[in-house]
Amino acid sequence: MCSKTSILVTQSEENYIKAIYHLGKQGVQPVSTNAIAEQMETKASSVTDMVKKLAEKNLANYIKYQGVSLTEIGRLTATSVIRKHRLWEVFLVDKLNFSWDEVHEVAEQLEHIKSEKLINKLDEFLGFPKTDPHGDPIPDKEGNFTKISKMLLWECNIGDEGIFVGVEDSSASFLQYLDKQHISLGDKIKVLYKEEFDQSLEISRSGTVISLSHKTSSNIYLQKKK
Amino acid sequence: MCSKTSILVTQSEENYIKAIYHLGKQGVQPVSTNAIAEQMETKASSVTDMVKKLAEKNLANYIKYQGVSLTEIGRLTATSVIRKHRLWEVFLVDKLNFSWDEVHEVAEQLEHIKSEKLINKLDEFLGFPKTDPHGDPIPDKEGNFTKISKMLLWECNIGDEGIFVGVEDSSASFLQYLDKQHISLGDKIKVLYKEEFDQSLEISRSGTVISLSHKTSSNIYLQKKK
DNA sequence: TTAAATTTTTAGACAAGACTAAAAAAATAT
DNA sequence: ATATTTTTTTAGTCTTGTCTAAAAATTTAA
Repeated sequence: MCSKTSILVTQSEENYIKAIYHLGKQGVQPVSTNAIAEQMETKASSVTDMVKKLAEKNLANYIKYQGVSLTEIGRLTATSVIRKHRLWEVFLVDKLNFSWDEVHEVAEQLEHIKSEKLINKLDEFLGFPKTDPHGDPIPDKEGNFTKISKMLLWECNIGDEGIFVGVEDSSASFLQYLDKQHISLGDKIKVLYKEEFDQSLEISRSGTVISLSHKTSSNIYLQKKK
Repeated sequence: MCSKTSILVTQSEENYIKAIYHLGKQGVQPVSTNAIAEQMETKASSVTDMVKKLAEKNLANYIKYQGVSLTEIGRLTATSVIRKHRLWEVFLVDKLNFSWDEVHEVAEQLEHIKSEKLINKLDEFLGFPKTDPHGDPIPDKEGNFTKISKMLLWECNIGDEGIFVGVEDSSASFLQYLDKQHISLGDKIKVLYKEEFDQSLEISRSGTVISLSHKTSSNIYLQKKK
């Protein structure tokens, strides 16, 4: 049970909390100052400063020289921001016809808008989506994700069939490459052949057969048919 | 003709620019430091500081002791923020079913989101609305308003008929009062009688006759039928 | 198990934006 | 025309979030 009086968390604090969350397995594992600095493209000394403030505010656990993890409140803050980010992404793609490679930047701004009511009404307006446009799960108000079982296309066996449900790398360039190859979320994909030489993968996707590099196939998630 | 390379304008700067715009007839008339301070609930010294920065960035004209007005770029910045604010308000009311008295706060945050594409797509998604939920006009990308001819209900003559198209005071309490009286934007209103004693107004609205105080009738805009 | 390299923290500085208190300018009143 | 009041600006301080450079702690290597 946690107090409903949510503390004022600044945008900058939210961004640090997000980084800690993503780097340390939902913020449970302690992460290093340097790792955060790299991820956020800032200096280690800035991280130390901020991390102290987060600890002061009871959002993070911090022991000098031993890294940072999130408290329960910190974790809830993180999932709340992630929830907002992903719901806005759905809005941008589904309602405003953005393409999936151009939503991230805008969602980075929208995720900091403070209004419980807004995000819950948005959720409803979007039909309570379970995943964002890249297949990443959207947590509910309590921070719970509905975990779907997916596996990397690269790790599937020959003959395996499944639905393309997510990407590991959601950089604009990779997403644009997938667009160019006419590979979209929801496509049915079958693994035909693994080339030992260069670890490329031959797959079929809606009838046509194409070859994917190792790099590509290890950035695509499939939900295997059972 | 103005350069397309929009300078980085901070949220705080945008808020000052908005205030100057609203206080000084579209920012053309110079406004005093104190007026801005009062409107923004801040101190005059803070205003002086900021106003210097705006002048430095070519967003405002500022002469010591003589007030501030906006430059062409400043005015365009203002209308851009107003455009965003009002479009987001339409979104909140039309799409997310917010009521018209609870959108302002959230729109105050959303108006600072930086993305030309976002706001133009939102405009399209909303069907290019011409007014916000309070009847205030939404400027186009170039900062042009389509002016509608409206007049205060209080200033109408007995027998006049018109459509309720806007409010002067858009405080939550006034809007909630209108809701309670079942007076909504778009209603057809007819002036029946002006009480000299207390300057109250008797009107008919969709058949029923009600009495409005002077304060109320001087906060309601009508578009008269011709 | 010391020495070297790396990581992390501290100390001090800076910019943005706000504040208080005091000085300067302008407006108002006698 | 001068005194008083009001407005505006300046000067100095504070907080947030960042940085650089140096010190301290930890890890890695010899």
